[in-house]
Amino acid sequence: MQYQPNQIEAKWKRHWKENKTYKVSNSSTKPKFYILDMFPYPSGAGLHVGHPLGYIASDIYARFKTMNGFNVLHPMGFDAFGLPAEQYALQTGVHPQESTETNIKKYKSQLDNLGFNYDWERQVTTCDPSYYKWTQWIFIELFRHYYNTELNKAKPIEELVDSFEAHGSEAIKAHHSFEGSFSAEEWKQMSGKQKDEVLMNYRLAYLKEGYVNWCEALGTVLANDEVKDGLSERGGHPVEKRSMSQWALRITAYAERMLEGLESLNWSTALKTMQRNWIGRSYGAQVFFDIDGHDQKIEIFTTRPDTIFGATYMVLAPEHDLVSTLTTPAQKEEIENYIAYVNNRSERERMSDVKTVTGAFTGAYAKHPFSDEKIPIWIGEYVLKDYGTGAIMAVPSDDERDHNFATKFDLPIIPVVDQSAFPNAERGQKVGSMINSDFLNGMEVKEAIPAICQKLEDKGIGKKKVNYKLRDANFSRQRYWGEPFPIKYDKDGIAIARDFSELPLDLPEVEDYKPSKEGKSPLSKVSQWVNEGEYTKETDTMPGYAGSSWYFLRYMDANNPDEFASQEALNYWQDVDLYIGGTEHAVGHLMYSRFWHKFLFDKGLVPTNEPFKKLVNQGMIQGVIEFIYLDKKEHDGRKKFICAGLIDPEQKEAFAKIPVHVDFVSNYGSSDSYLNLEGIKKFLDWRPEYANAIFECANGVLKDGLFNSKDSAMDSNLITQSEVGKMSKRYFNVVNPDDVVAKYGADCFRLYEMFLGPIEQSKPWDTKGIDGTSKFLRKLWGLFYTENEEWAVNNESASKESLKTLHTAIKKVRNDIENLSLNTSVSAFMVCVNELKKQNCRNREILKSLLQLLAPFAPFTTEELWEKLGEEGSIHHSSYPIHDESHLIESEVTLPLSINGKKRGELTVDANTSKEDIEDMARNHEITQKWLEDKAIRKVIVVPGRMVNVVIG
RNA sequence: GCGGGUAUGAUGGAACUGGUAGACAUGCUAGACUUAGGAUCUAGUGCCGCGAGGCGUGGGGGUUCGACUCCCUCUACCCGCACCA
Repeated sequence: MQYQPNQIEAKWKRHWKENKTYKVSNSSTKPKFYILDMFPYPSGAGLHVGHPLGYIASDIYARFKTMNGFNVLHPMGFDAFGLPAEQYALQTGVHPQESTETNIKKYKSQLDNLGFNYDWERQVTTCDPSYYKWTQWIFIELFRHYYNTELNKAKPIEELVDSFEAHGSEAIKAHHSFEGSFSAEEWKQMSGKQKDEVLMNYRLAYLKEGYVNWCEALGTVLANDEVKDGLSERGGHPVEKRSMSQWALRITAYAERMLEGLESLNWSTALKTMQRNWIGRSYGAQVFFDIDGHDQKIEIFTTRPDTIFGATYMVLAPEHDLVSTLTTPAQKEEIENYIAYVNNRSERERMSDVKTVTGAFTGAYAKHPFSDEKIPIWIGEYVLKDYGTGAIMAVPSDDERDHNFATKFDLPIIPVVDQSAFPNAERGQKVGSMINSDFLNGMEVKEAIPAICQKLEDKGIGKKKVNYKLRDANFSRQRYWGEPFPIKYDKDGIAIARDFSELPLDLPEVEDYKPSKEGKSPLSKVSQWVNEGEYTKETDTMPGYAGSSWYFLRYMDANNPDEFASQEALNYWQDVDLYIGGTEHAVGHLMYSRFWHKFLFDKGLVPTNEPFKKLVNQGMIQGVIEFIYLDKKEHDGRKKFICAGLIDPEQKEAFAKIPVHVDFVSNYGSSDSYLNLEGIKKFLDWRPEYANAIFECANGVLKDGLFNSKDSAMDSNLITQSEVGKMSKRYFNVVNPDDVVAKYGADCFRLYEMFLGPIEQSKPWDTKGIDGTSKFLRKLWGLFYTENEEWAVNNESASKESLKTLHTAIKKVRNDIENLSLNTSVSAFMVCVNELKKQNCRNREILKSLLQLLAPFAPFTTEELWEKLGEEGSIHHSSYPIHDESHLIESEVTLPLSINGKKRGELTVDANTSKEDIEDMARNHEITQKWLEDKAIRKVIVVPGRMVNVVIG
């Protein structure tokens, strides 16, 4: 019988589905293991060969764990709300629901094609009302809670209200954004609307008016992590700051716990560092400065309170609330002009141009808290509204930016830290001793910081403070394709959470998907939906990360209509033991999920404090982009392409790089890739706008379909420029796994992706090596069938040699899978099969174990041969082989014989020869004698079973 | 600028707690079988050298009997953050 992967795969795909081979039960006496892949967004382009890398690894691991006696949860689902489907709807009018369903179907078929062991009965789809019902439910719970900083957990908002009624704002310690304070009496006097506004400053999900990232092109606001370099992460559109009223989540309440929690997690240091940076904790002091002629104070945060005597001016962010109050009539025009200038600059401009120092003087003065001197208050772009308090005390002597600002605007500089003892220290480094600083004089910086903090507290003008860079997460999107907020407003505009019985609040149908004017979502146009008697509905929708922040919990009990997941399911599955995915979610999804999880933990709804115990970052599989050079100048009104080999590197500016579909390119992916005549023809059929172009290469010119060759060359060989980059539709370099599977089979594809290298590493896709794994599978088949395609397995007892080969492989593969070193296990399989072949081993006992060992990697082929062996049931429900050390023991060992650490020969000895005997043998060995000449043996080092080193000299 | 990571043949990569550098695979060379081969099999393949031998894991230095592995230092590339007070 011949090896025909396509037939085998079709057969077992059907069989597994019909027999529910991969169904997972929640009631089992086995230990649990939860392995998770990152939630894919089902894009219209489908999967490319890069996506399954992590899925294959997790599938292998999941199957391995199953065969080792675990009850394994390895689910899959879809992060189905999101912008691309809505953008597509805008262009084509196709309902996002419809295009999303089509895409999901395609994804599922592509995934099944690769033989993954998902239990599809547990599929989670975020846009399904039976799922987003619970997303809305969690939102309501967040809305109904505040964060108690004494108990360090979320508590019901009613407890806060009770405390306000009894004691006013001061009794309860809570994480909030409320400015000021009130007594119990004052609270009772407040109107419903006023109370609502106060409570918004405490709720974990709350409405706030503030500066947000507005993206005009997408017609929506974006969260900080959705903005990269001042452009939207999706689509690369410009983003500007705009003040709007938006829902936000108080993730900052959890900043410290999120930081602490990282310690216990088995994640890569890179990922942890990214989260730490994003949270951005810094220690310093909060100080209040009085303003000359005003009642208000300016609150600042500084990490260098010790340098306060060097503070010669203050700077507020241009958006700071006090700016309009402080500005004197004389400076009004200047300040207004400056603010207009800042508003005109896009976020991107601000970020790319950080060296230009700009600012304006408000005309107002603050009082220095120690010297009582008047110091001017400026505004400047370099002070950010979002960081700290949006205001600083400027110490030009000890801060590079303040120094630049002071130099430019001619402001005084007072040196306060003497760094002469540290000649290599830079400005601002925390070394040196204090000068010009009153009672701090003579202290080292490290002593001065606690000393000044104490003084600030004594004077009642400041205190030690921890500051976080982390901002509350923006949670509103002015888009259609997302979860509707379960919120309605009464006639006073008070936000009211819906009763749980009203969930899910379904998305209504809309006429079109365009956002309405004034930055409102398309939902605002459906008035019969928006208006609900005396109430109106919230018309924004939730962002993409809403649904993905808790999906891993739903998998535990995916079809539960009464709870987001039952307590039994949650207590059984606990948390994710292994999460595999890319780093792109480092600060987005992984932060929000941890935050939601901790909130649910506070509520006693989940048994664990962290959702993902261990996380492995898979590398990306990149594509090779093939470009051809187009001369920017036309030649007699015709466009001209030039061979990459003919271009002088210094002249590259004169040419445009046009991406070519990689299917047209010969030697695709290598350094000598080129377009032959046929390739150029295909290119012209594909891009008819270049029909009359000229193609010039080293051995001839193609013009009007005719090739005028030099040196009687037969082909054009227009060399293309190959670059490693994203695999993407726009570069025409996407490789669909279905095509590879059709040609080589899924098992071969799985083995090849694993064989490519360590899972964490990125590498360009290259089909060239796939023959290696294809040959391997055929060799494996060849152990079971003769060349004449006859069954060749016998029942004789296994040879010692074959047992050793097998058990060596078992030992290595087991260890490799545990460490996710899947590339080396593939090579171990190759070694094993090569050796068994040499031994002409056709022994049932050996081959059966080999199949079980390989089953997680090549589920189809092994299942087929398992059946052929006449075994009962699925190989995937059998037990994983365990190695027997006794088969690995050798009677003789060959040790390398080194002279001065360099291998010069070998020494074959009986396995239980004593150290002393080996040393004697080494001393008298002919190789030692040869190298000895007239020198003496100084020492002989014998590492039993390893090596012998003779030191001479 | 700050933080993290990587560097090994022509290529992807291997080497456990320091102990035979280059496993496995691709590519290449030669041969066998074949009408043919982009099938299969065999042998070879780090570099220099006829050889003995020398050199060799980004560069330089160190520790050690012995270093891809540990320490110091420099370089290049990749990723993340970035006026963070």
